[in-house]
Amino acid sequence: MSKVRMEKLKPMDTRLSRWGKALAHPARIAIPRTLSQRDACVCAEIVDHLPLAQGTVSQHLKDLKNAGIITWTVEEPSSCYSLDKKTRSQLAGEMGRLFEEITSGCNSTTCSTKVKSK
Amino acid sequence: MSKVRMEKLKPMDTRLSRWGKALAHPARIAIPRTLSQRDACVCAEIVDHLPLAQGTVSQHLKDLKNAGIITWTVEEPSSCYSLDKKTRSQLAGEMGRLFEEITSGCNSTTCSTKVKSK
DNA sequence: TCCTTTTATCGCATCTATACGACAAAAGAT
DNA sequence: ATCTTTTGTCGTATAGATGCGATAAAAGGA
Repeated sequence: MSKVRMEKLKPMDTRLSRWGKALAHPARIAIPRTLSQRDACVCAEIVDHLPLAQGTVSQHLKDLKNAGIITWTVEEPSSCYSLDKKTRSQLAGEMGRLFEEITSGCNSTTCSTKVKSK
Repeated sequence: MSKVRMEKLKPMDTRLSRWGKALAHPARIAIPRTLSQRDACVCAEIVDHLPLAQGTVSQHLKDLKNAGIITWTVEEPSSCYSLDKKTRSQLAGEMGRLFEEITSGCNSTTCSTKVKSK
């Protein structure tokens, strides 16, 4: 999408869509889940749990880093990944609010507005 | 992603990633929000509120339909869109569980597992 | 210094997503 | 029967996402 068009959309919607995009791939769902369920913080272990090449997993990890979902510490030669606490709650909060909005509104089952003429 | 690879991932992760993908575009955040906040159920009004061509909006509406997020009734020549109640709660429920999982696990700040040798 | 280990990045190929304008479809109005 | 209105779909073009193997980088060990 072009920058011009993006600017005409609400910043909040763009921000939320970034959360969506970050979670728009099975591997990027599986990685945070793995980090929460197991102690597999080392990159190599994450790779072992996914049917993807190391380079590909590293790319997904980068996406999750950019989205602020995970943090990492470098302990050469390995990297330790973990879930970002601060952003976790922010994610849950913002998405929760979105769901509240969506859940609370528009209870009509038929069309309430019509365009009869111009 | 190829079918072979998809099959090696958990079905739950694939299902959740579809929710993410459906919400991975600002327009597909804005449309459900509009449907919840206003009574703009007629397609033409949705188009008026977005900086996108009618055909493009129709495509996004199709995506949201396929994801099960919105429902619609046809009242020729117009279409009335609304949020899908059943799927709304499902979405909130599944995503909520994911966030719970993510939020509850992995409190360590340093690496807990290391691969020293093979 | 030269290997080993581990991870990030690059180059490339392919597939998907997104956008637009133009057109098709459907039903009421004239 | 024809026109109008509204929406869905198509063809096409471009940008982004995704994948892999190969390579670079960084630090410790031999």
